Amino acid sequence: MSSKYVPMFTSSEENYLKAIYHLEIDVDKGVSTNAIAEKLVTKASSVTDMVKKLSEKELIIYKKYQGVTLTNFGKKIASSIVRKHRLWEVFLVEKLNFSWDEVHDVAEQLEHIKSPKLINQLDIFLGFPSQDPHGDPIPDTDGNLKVVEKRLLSTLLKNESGICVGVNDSSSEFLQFLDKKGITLGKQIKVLEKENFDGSLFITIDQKKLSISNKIANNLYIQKQ
Amino acid sequence: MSSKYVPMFTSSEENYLKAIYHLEIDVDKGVSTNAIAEKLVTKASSVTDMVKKLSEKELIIYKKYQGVTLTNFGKKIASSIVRKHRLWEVFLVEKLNFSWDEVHDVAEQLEHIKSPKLINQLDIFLGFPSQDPHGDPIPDTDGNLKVVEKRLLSTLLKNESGICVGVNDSSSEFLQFLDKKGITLGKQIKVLEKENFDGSLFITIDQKKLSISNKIANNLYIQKQ
DNA sequence: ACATATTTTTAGATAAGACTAAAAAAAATA
DNA sequence: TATTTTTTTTAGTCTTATCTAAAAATATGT
Repeated sequence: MSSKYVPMFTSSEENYLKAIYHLEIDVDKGVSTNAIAEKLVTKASSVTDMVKKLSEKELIIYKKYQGVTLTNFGKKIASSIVRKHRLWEVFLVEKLNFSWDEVHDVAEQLEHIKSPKLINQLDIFLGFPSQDPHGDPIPDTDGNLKVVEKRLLSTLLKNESGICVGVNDSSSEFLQFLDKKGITLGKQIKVLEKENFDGSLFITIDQKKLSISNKIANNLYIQKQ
Repeated sequence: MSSKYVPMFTSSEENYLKAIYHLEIDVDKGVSTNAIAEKLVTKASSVTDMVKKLSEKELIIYKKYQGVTLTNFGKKIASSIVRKHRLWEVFLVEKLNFSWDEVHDVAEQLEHIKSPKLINQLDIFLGFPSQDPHGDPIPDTDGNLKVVEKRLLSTLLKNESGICVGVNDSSSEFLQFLDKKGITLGKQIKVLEKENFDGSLFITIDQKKLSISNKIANNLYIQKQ
């Protein structure tokens, strides 16, 4: 029986790593203290404290006033949290009949459960899904993402069409709005008209015609055909 | 939409309540500080601190030097934790292929996830089980247990027989020992001989004859036929 | 009943993670 | 470049849940 050393982190540390992981995608420079504070709804001073701790554990690179970046080690831990979060979301929707706007808070708790076997078996049980209910990619055990060719609905031109494959905003308000309009992942969407004035669209979905504001179009991902 | 106030407790508070819940079954008097400390592998002084806190929240009755008892409110919270623990154990065994000796530590974490919908849906998904993988009863939403007529194997007399329905000791050592001997829940056991000297038994299980020490017989529950 | 042993509580300390207020550094602007 | 604004860090405080060591209460044994 091989007993291998697995470093353990607190839920708080894991939440910081995850926040930095998500913020790093957008910026090429270091992630700022304020950005982390905003994402985690906490104070900048708290972030400075934690960031020192994570730096000592070699999870991030931190230099005063310079922001932070994840080390490879930090990336590994962060992506494993994201992996767990998204696998649990799939479980909640596919097996426990949650709707896609209800899963986030519960997954936020479940992602911190420590058990490698649990997450492996869950992955098997769910049939190795590659995307969560919002169309976001599920990192594999090495932290790699299966990149899907997708673009915002707002970038489509008149008469172009594609399949709805993801959302940019996962708030329950937005998701419930989409439900109300009958917009779900996998549906075909065609742009009939594009209004230059306000960026609003006139689209077809399920043989129905629908008017869509620019804000909505900026938060829906489409796979072009 | 009805928004009802649900009191929230820390994992630590929940663990204390659960420990007291389990200890109360054995004794009719108040549960002692030391007993709680031993169960939770902590110090008596820590228990005194927490016990004061739980008492202020009206989860337990506590008088200095007198031990504690759960209030109805405390019982409700404690049994809901036990319910969650045991439902998760069923999930792990039935759906994720865990063996009965692997589930405890993971369920110990999962029991603290806060989401009424989660546990309701899990219950439905599992088909409303009434027992966990060790034969322990799963409290219903009101905290009631389905009492099963059962007795220790050690209380059976020569030539009596019954079905194995539970274990008194859920340690992985004991459970693995049972696996090795082919003793699992649902199996029929007949006492062929009973040794007065050391309380050991000679039994039949699966048409095989087996010698069983008193310690084992004291930790196996049988439903008499 | 009294001395001893055990249990329980108190008092004070520590660590994690958060906060506020103020100081210091960096960035933006005139 | 000098000044102002913004961001970040520091210093000190708070809460929760632990701990150790010592004091107090209860239980036990002769």
